[in-house]
Amino acid sequence: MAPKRTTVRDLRRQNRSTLLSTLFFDGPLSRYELSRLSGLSAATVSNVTAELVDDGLVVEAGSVDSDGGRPRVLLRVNPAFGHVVGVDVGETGIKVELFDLSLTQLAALDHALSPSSPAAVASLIASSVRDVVASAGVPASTVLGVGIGVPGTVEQGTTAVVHAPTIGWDGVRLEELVASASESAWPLYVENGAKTQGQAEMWFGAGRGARHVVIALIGSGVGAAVVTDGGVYRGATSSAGEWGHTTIVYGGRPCRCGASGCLEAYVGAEGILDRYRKARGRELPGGDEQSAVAALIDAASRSKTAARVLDETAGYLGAGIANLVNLFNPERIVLGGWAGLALGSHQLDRIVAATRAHALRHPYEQISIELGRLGPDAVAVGAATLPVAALLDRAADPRKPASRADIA
Amino acid sequence: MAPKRTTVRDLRRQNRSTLLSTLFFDGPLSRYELSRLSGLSAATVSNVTAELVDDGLVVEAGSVDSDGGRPRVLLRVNPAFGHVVGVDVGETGIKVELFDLSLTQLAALDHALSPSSPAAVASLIASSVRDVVASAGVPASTVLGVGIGVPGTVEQGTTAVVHAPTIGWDGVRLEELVASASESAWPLYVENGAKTQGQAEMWFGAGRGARHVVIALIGSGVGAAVVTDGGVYRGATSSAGEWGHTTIVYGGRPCRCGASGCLEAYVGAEGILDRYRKARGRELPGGDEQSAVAALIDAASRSKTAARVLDETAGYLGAGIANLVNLFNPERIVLGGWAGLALGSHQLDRIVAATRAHALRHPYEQISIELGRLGPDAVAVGAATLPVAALLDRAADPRKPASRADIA
DNA sequence: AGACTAATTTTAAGTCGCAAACTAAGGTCC
DNA sequence: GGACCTTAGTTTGCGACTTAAAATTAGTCT
Repeated sequence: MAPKRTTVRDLRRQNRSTLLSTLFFDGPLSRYELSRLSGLSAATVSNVTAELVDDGLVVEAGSVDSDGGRPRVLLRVNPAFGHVVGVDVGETGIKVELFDLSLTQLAALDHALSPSSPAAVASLIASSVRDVVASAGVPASTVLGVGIGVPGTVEQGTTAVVHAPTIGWDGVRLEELVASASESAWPLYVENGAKTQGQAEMWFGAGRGARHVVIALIGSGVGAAVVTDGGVYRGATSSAGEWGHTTIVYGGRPCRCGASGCLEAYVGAEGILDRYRKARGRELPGGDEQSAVAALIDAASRSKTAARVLDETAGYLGAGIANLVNLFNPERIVLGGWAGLALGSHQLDRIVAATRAHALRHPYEQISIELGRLGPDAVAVGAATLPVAALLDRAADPRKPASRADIA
Repeated sequence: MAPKRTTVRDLRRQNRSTLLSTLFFDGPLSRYELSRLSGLSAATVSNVTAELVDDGLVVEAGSVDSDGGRPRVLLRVNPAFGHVVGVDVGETGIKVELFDLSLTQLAALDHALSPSSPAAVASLIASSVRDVVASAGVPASTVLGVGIGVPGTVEQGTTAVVHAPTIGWDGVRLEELVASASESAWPLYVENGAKTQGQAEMWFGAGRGARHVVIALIGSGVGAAVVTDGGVYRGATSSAGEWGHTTIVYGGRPCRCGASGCLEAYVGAEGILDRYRKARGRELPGGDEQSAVAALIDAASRSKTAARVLDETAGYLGAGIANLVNLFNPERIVLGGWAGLALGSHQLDRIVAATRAHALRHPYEQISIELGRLGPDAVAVGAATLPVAALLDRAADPRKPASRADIA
C-alpha cells in the first residue's frame, strides 16, 4: 500500500485546495456561499480565505447588495497571481499560448513545423515560450508552469516518455529536452493532446458539470479522453484511452498502427477519404484533408456514393461510441476534433441512431451526445490547464506561498 | 461540487480505516510495522489500534521473538468480530455462503432454480440466508451484511435496480424485495456478478497487489470487471464494464442483446458452440454447455474443424482483450469464468499472440495476462466482500463500535 | 436614530497527530 | 547475575486544526 499519512496539517492543505478550486470553477463567491458549498464552517472559511488573500491567490471582487443585512463580499481567484503557458505540438506545427490564471489568453504564437528531430522541436518550444512570455510583457518569474500537449501516447513515470509514431518519435523524453534547451526552470507538464483537449472541454466546454464523460476526438487520427469521477483517466502508465486503435471490424482494413480493423481506419479522416476514393473507383482532387472532408460532406447532397460513405461512417462511429458507452457508462459523450465536428454537425442524428443500435439499453439511456464547444485552440488551453490543476491541487503550503517551486 | 467537508474528526476515521485495511490485507502485523506501512507515527498507531482493540475489531495474535529487543506483538483483524453472507444468483440456481470476517467459509447452501419471478427468488434468498446462518450456529446479530451478486447490470441509485435479461428481470428492485421477505434488517448490497467475482480475484486471487486490472469473465455470457486504482470501476450508474456487448465485428453475428457483432456472439460459450455447429454443418450431441465446450477443446487435437474454431476464438478473444488494453491501459489482465479458464488453459499462447497483434505496443508491454485463480465460488465470495469493504471503508465511528447500523 | 438582518470575525473549547521522553521486555557480555 | 545494549510500544506536552457560540460589522427598514 502507498504510505499515505494523514496528519492534521494535510487537513488544512486539503481545505485550502477545496476552497481555491471552488472559487476557480464556480466564479466569484462570498465567504458565506463558500461555506455552504464546501461544507466547512464559516469560521474556517474565513480563516482559510484570509490566508489565501494574504498569499495573493485570492482577491476581493466587489460585493453584493443585501436586502437587509451585511452585504456579501465576493472573492475570486486572482488572475494576476501567475501565468501559465500551453503548448500544442501538432503534426504540422506548434502553437504556444500564454494565459493568466483565469485562462484568459494574453498572447499566442504559431510555428509551422515540418517533421523534425525531437531536439529541434524541444528547442523551438523553449524559444517560443520565452518569446511569448516576453511579447506579453509578463515577468518570467510569474510563470507557474508550461503544459505541453503532444500527438501520441505519453508514459508518465519519473519523467514523461513520449511515443508519437505519426511524427516519428519513439521514447522521447521531451521534458528533459525542453528543460535543457531553456534557461528558465519552469515546471513542465507533458501530456497526450487528446487528454489536454478533453480537460479543456471539461473545464470550459461541453463537459462542464458532468463527472463521467468521454470526449471523443476525430481528426486525422482518432483518440479519446476518458473522464471518470471528474478526472482524466490515465490507467497504469497513462496511455489509456486509445480508442482509435480498438478493433471494430475484426480482420478489416489495415491501419497505420500495423493492426487491422481499427476504428481509426474507418472513421479517421484518412480512412474516410480512402473509403470514398475506393467507392468512387478513382482519385480525388488534391488538397489537404480538412478541405477534402468538407468537400465530401458537401457532395453528399448530390452524390449517392458520397452519401453512402458518410452513412457508413456514421455507422462505424456509432458502434465505436457504443463501445465506449458499454465499457465506461458515462453520462455524456462529447464529439470533438475537426472531423468529428464536421461529421457531427451534418449527421449527428445518424451517429446517435447507430450508437443506440449498438449499445445496451440501460447505459445508453444515461447518455447525451454533444458536440465539442471549443475551437482549434483547445489542445493548448488544455495544456495550460495542467499547471493550474497542479496549483489547485496542492493549493500550496500555508507557509511558503504558492509559486513555481511548489509544483513539481 | 459535492459538499465534502473535512473536519479534524474525519482524520481519525480515515486513519482507523487505513490501519484496519492494512491489517486486513497484509495479515498479522506489529504496531511497529503498521507504523512503517501507513506512514503514521508510532504514537498514533498505538493510540488508534488501542481503540480498534477496544471495539473488538482487532485482536492480538501472538508475538515475534526478537534478537535483542522487546518482541513485537502481532495484531490482526478479529475474524469473529462479525460474519458476512455472500449470495450468487446464477441463471440456473443460487448459492448462499456464510463467512467470518476473514472470509473463511463457515457454511454454504445451494439451490437449483428454474427461472422464477423476482419475488420468488427474493424470498428464496431471504430464507436461505436465514438457514445458512442458523446452520452454522452463528447469532443473527453478528451478521454485518449480505452481498448479492446478480447476472445482469445493476444501477446503483438510492436503491439498486437490476436488469438481467437472461433471467427475464427488468427493473427489479431486489433489495426491497429481499428486505420485505426477511424479518432481519441486515444491510444488503446488490452488485453485478462479474464485478463481485472481479473483486474476489483482486482480494484473494490473480489480481492481488495490482492497482489497474481488468478481470475478463467468459462463460455463457461475457463480462468484465475493470479495476482502476484499486477499486472496481462503476461509471455513472454502475453499469460500466459491459465488455461482452462491445462491437468487434461490425455487422457480424447477431447477438442475444439485439445488436450484431458483439464480442459475446463470438467468444461466449453459446457463440463458440454455434460457430462450431455451423462449421461442421450438423448438430452437436446434446448436453450442457460446459461439457460441450470441454468436448470441443478435446476434439481439437483430432479435428481440423474444431481446431480452426478454437483458433478463431483465440483471435476474437485476443482482439477483445487488446481493446481493453488500449482503452484501460491496465497492468494485468485476468482471464476468468469457466469458459475463459477452459480456453485459457489450452491456448493462452494464441490468445496472447492475438492480443499482441491487435494492441498498441506500449500499453501491451505493460501487461501480463493470467488465468483466474478462484473456483466456482468466486461470485459468492466477492459478494460477501461487499459488506466487509463497507466496514473497512468507514471503519466505524470511534464512539459507537462498528456494527450493522453503521453500514448503510 | 433605533431596530432589525445577515455576513464575517473573534473567542473558547475540544480533537488530532507528532516528537520526545519514558517504560517494557528481551538480549549480550563479562 | 548484573550492567548495559536494543527494539517495541506508551505517555506527555505541544502546536495545528475545526467548530460552535458570542461578538462585531455593515447595511436596510421605519
